[in-house]
Amino acid sequence: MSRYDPASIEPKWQAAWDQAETFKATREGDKPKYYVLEMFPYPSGRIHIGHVRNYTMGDVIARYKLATGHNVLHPMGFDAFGMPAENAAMASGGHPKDWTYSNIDTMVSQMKPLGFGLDWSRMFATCDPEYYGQQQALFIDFLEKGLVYRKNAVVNWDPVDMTVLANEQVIDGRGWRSGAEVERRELTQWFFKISDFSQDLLEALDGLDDWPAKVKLMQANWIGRSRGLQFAFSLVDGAHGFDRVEVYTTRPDTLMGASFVGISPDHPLARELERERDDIAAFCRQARQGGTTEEALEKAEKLGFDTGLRVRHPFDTAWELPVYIANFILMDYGTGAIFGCPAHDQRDFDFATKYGLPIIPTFLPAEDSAPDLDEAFVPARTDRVHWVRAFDWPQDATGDQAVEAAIAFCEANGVGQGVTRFRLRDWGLSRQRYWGCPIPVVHCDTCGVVPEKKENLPVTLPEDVSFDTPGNPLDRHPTWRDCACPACGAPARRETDTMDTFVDSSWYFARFTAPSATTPTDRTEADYWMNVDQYIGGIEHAILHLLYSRFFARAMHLCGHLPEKSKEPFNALFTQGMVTHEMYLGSVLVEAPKTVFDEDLGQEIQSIGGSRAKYYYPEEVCRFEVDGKPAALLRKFVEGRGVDTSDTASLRDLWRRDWDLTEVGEEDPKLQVFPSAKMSKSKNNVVDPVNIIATYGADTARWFVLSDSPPERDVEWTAAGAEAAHRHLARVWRLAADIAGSEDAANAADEPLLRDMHKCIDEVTKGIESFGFNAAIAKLYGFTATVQKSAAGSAAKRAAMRTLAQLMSPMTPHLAEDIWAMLGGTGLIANAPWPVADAAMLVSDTVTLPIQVNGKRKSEITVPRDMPKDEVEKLVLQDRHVVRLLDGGQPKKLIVVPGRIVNVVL
RNA sequence: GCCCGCGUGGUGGAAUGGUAGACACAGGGGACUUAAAAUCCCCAGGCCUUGUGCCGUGCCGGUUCGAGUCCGGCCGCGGGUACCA
Repeated sequence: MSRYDPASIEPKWQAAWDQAETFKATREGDKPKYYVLEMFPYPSGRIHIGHVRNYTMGDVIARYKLATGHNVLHPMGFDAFGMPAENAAMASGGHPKDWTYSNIDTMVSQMKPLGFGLDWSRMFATCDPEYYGQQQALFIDFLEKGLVYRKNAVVNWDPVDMTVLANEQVIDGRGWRSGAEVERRELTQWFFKISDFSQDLLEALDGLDDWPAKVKLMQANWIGRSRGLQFAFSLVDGAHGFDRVEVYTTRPDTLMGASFVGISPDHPLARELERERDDIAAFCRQARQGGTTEEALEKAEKLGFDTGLRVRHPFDTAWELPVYIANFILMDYGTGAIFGCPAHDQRDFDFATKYGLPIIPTFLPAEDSAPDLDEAFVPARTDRVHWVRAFDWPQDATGDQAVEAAIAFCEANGVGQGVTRFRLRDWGLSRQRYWGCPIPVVHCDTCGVVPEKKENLPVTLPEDVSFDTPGNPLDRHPTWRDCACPACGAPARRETDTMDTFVDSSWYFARFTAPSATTPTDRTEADYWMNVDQYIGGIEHAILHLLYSRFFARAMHLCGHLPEKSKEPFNALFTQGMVTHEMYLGSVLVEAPKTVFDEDLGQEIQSIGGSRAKYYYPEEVCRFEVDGKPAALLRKFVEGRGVDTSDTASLRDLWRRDWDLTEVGEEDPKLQVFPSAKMSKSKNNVVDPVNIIATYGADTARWFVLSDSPPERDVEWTAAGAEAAHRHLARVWRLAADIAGSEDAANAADEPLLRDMHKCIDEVTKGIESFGFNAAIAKLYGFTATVQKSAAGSAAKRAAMRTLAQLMSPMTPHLAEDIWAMLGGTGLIANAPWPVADAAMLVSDTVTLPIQVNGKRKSEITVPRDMPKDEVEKLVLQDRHVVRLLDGGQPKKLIVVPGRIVNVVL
């Protein structure tokens, strides 16, 4: 008999699907549609096992939906603009375009053998001019709708390379290449007016029932609606052209605890003082050092500079507060100015302590408590506290009540007004980089900023560029910048900024519905296929990508490119975990140990020499266990000593010995094993699916990445686990082959097998529908064992096996097709209707109830399924364990949950 | 710093508030075999006094007849933090 041979069956069935165009998305018939999408990959060079897991999840859904009678759209593309292509060009001299397209070719050729049910005819890359040209058309539409504008914003500026740095290129406040201290510098940049939609983007989260609650919460916090008071402090000596400082606060109830006013170094008043005074200019310069990230700003030491200016407290004109310039106040938030209440804000407390400012509590934990002088008292705003400096609210009000009362009081007394603000800032889309979508506008001396005419799109990137000098090659390109003004025809200059790559990924899902349309979308196609019914991707995109996409969908709707229903483009969202792998760390001797004379000790000592860390590939390692803990030895070391790499006793023996390194270049044979490490090229623990497919086949890889962990969590790739998955698939194939050739008569074992089959259908179907892939696979393991052990007749076994193949087909489609064909299934299993569990086969006549005593399981009882409660109670009280524990007494309470459990309370 | 998650045997994990540890890996034992591979079967959270005994889901407390699951507070790890994608 032949054996399970994925190398021959997998290409065979892939060819069959291709020929039948099984996965080509069509709008035929009156079938319901289903659009499943996984976040498209960046073409980094090779696919990794994490991609395999991600796309397998989508494929399980896509194939299941196809089997349940849907027209399925399951496309794939590439998020192809971005910095790595430019970095590669800088490092090895090629062109970003060549690097990118060559990577895409490689990755497609690596993905096809995995047998994903994708409609490859719809594939595109965001760097295709056909795609980014339509993106430019969208930009122009948004511009006309007032959704795009220009303003100044800060960037990371490398003063040595004279270039803008991405946040990840700023390491410890310095440029990654130059090592120079990074400065924050203002540039005029393009912005999308996402803030117009703050309220809508926040409120619409409520309707996203099939999104993870954590993602909605993260987005809600990011949008950050707050209710507060905006008011002005008047300057004691109105000077420098300013007579007031406008502030926004979410805690107006603590106004009587104010002890200073802080302004951003970029506040207009600070700017003015900077021009007048050298000391302030020096402080502002220092405050602008470092990167632009919120993390860098928050973690930086809080510094302030007393301007000498004073403002009056709005309720007491004799009460004067100092005005500080502070490095932690951002011009982008609120008004760029705050008042500090050190008693109730830890940051203000630290600031006040540092600069000797008063700490005035406005409320205390309780009536008799003393103010805490060690830290700020910051209770939840829903907690009742005891007010000592209230304006006009009860002494025991909560923070929330006090804030509302304070706003009302201030408004009534002419001190500012209540306002609702959002934390969400407009989306800065300008990038001073080459490998991105050119912003399609022209700068004309007479007409100003003019959008390019749509008939001139796409504005394509010039190909003759070089990356030997830092900065944007578009900016120094000799001819590309020069063009005619679309309005007046006079000589003008192209915009040299390109778009943030988040723009590219904010509408690709819509483009997949009509990837060749000569407008951004084709409304017939978009109206049919949108929305994405199931979107799958990493939790790292919970905020930015998903929020930007939600904004784009709204903006595209306003411009007529998407229907009303697509304002929320993703009906359901699933966030999957990573694939991890053990990491093996050893060391190489770089300096030989030697005997040296130690002056302090007055004797000769042995120096250990110097060594550097080295990470090893799994193939370079012999992995075993010592006392239940993972251990590893260098494979070449083991083999060099003639030890069998599968002989664990000898490996442990080698492991227990000490191996001194003596010669430079020698490697320590003993390696440290770190489990569950994030895969990283530099740590040499990346698992390449190409090797896995060559060894075990695609179905094994697909099965294993789904089997071992719930999909939202990380899964550890282990060679042993993959091996075991492969053994199981081979077992299933053999079992099918056995059953195909058997001729046993029907018998009494048929019914229990068929009952188990229906139970399996029910459980696996529920598992797939709820993303419980690992649990579904556990059931499939169990059912395989059941079929194997069953004494049922051949007809029942064939039915069970065909069903097993169908239930496995979303995960292991090639194996399933092979078994289907072996057992006489009609057509392709991919097109066969999904099996339906017979409800009558799922119920049994009796039920076993666990008996708890005081909540702990002590016994059990098997009773007819529909036995009345009081009869169950009688039986429970006769149970010998219950009798023993009752010890002649009466239970306080007897809880019977029909069909589930009994609890006796003593 | 701030926001959001996660934490269960040696390991990955299972468990609508209802028998904690399904299924699998690693480990141990056995069958088959001249032998090996392959295959198949069995054992397996910890502890002890071996009783269907006690303890046990990161730590501390709470709600409940009953908590891995809900609530509060800690600890550890991970994601995001607006120019990585």
